[in-house]
Amino acid sequence: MTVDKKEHIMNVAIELFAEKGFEGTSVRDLAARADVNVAMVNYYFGSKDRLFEAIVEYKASFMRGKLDEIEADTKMSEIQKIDLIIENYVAKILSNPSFHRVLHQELLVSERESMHTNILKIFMRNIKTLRNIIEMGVKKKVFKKVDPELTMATLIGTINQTMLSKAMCNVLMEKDGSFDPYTDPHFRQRLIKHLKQVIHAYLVKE
Amino acid sequence: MTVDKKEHIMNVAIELFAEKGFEGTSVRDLAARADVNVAMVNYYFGSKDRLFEAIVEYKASFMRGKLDEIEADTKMSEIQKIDLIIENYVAKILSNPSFHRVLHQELLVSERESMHTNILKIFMRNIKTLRNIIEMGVKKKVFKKVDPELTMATLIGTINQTMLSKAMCNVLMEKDGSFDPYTDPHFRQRLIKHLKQVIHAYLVKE
Amino acid sequence: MTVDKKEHIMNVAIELFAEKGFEGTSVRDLAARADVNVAMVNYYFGSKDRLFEAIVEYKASFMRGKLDEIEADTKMSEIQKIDLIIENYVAKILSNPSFHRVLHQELLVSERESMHTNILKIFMRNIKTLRNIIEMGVKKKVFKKVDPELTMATLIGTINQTMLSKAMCNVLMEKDGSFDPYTDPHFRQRLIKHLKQVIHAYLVKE
Amino acid sequence: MTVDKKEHIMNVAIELFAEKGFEGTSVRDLAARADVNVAMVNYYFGSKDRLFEAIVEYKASFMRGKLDEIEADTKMSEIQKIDLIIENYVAKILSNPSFHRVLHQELLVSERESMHTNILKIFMRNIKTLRNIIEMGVKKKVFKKVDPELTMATLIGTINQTMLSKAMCNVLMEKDGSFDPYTDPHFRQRLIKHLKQVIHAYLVKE
DNA sequence: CATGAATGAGAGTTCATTCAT
DNA sequence: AATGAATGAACTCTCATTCAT
Repeated sequence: MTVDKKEHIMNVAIELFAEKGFEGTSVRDLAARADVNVAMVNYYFGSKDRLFEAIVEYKASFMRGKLDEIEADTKMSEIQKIDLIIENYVAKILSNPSFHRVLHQELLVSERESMHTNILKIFMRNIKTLRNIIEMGVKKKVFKKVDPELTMATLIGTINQTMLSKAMCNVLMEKDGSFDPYTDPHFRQRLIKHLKQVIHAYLVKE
Repeated sequence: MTVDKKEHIMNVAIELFAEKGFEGTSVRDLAARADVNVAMVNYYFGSKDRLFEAIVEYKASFMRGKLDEIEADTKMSEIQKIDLIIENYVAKILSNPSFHRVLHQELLVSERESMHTNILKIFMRNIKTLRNIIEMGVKKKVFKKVDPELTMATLIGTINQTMLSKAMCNVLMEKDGSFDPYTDPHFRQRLIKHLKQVIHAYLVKE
Repeated sequence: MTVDKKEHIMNVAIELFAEKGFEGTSVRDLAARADVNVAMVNYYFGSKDRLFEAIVEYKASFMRGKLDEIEADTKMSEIQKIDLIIENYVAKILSNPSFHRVLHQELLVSERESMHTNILKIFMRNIKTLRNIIEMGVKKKVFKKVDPELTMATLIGTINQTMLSKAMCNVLMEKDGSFDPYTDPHFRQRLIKHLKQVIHAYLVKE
Repeated sequence: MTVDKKEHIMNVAIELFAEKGFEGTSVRDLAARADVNVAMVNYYFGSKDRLFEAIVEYKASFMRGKLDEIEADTKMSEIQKIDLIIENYVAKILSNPSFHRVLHQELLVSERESMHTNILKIFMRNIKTLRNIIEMGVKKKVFKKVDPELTMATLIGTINQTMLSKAMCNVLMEKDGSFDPYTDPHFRQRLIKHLKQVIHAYLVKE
């Protein structure tokens, strides 16, 4: 019951932080929306700051397992791996855009160093894996001699650009406010297709 | 003198907002850092919110003029235009990454509708121009039949991904904290080169 | 204990508002005098404005019950009823002149519409009752054909004139500042006697 | 020109103080409404407080001359004098209800002692004259042995009660908000008639 | 284990006033 | 003589947090 309540608070917090930002969300708002007592946040997490850290750690597993699995797979070609990562990455982010937005929000703010560091650790791990695959492809001469770091920036950046603001996305897609790109399956397929085409064109020899 | 002071406050505000976020920055912090009286912010701008809007409008010209000029030029090919836009866009963002970060921060937060709307207007204008060029290239059959909106997402997203967090960028670049990517000319050239390659590979026929 | 604290704040507020006016009283003054935390006012009442409204409602019962009782009494003559109302009215106002002054202060200020309206409601109810009695007396031909509204203005106005300013009252009574008319029983009797005489002379036939 | 400007500011101040109270009126509001510079108030009057005092002194003459004249007149009977005072008093107050309300507002607030004192001086003078006439009438046995101070309270209080709040007056008169009692000649006649009847009934023998 | 009451700090904003010109 | 810019103090209100129960 207690664990459920903690999780419940964290999930509501993710929603609210994504909506209004960390600073813009008050503990009272959070307690009200989660239907718990105001004191519960400090009771469970010690402070609002540490609630945020708890959220980051709680979700830290992120793509960890899947990425390791893909990297280790010996039967797939490098380009197959990249494609699979694109699919998984898009799926993962679209499955919880709120959390993704919260993470990025924090990356934009240089204060709260400890959180910053924690979030970076997650990204570093993922980046390293992707980098390994690209370099392997380059070594095997199936990939062009590309800029591996900026290739990742392109991959992640493209997704982020569409994911970070629903409003921005709707402007891009020429849809009105009622369209929710995060749950629309056509949009998801379109995004995956575009990413594969871009990466293939840039990465694959001939 | 007066104009200078207003501008001074706006510049300090851009710095602080980029560092600590809009909500995270107090008017008192701002006044202290800008070395002006607390009341000056409200005296000049009416409110903290309207200070933000003033900043957005102050910087709104952004790439406006340049983009219009490029679009209207009849001597350049479409791919030359795209290349020029990449160069200008990278130069512009790198020249004031703080402001760029502030804009993105606000886009992540769905509250404060009026700001949101103002910021989106700026982006929409730029996006429209880029879209026109891509569609013209497709029509002339020098470009492949691509996804124009997501192409823009790739272009802008790649830059953002490197620009939004100095720390993140250093992780990508495998540099330590002392390296400032925003002022390093090699990094700039590298980013421009990468973007051109990606866009060319994806966009140009043959 | 909680109820006591709320009541305590309201009572201190009545004192201070009467002394310095609503606008002239700061929440900090109030908190200091009541020996509570500054935040308590907003915690209990939501805002300074709503504190005032709470006070008005808290005291709204005013003469409500008594007036209804007197009006409904079938054994008393109209003039007896008027006399009783005079006695009660004088007693009530003298028992809490501070509050009475606060109400009048707010009536003088046209801003803060909602308060205005709430206060007027209280007066209207009381006025209606008094009016009914006078009109009944006129109908029964024991009262002259008088101006019922202005009769009320005379009754209430006379009391107010003596009640609203201790200093003014002392000037009227040719007493020095140390004399407190509100607690002096002789003054009370004198006021009641005068009012009865005026009203009788004006109202009663023959 | 300067004197005009000072007077202009005072007149606008009277309006605003009457509308929103002394504390509720900001120097900026006042400057804006009077269409002068913010600094003018302090420039001309030294401070907001001293502006108030200047207003009181500026208007201090009040009924002075007329009252003295009436008192000194040897051809009129005491009751004729009283009637004339009623007429003049009602006329005077109705001619500038804003100022009258401002004075009363200040009497309700015990702070700002010096203003208090100044205002009281004005009233004292008027009260003294009225008192003399009543006592003369009592001495001549044309008046009953009344309570002279409270008689004045009745006279002034009745007028105040109708004058102080337009809203209250409308409730009394059963009119809606659009009715302005201060400029309606019928209301004025009605008030004078009522006051004479009350005072006659109470004061005059037989 | 959980809570409603209570708190001090700090938020944005407005104020009357002053000062350089 | 007159003003627009600028100020420091104080305003109401909200915040994350604590504490007695």
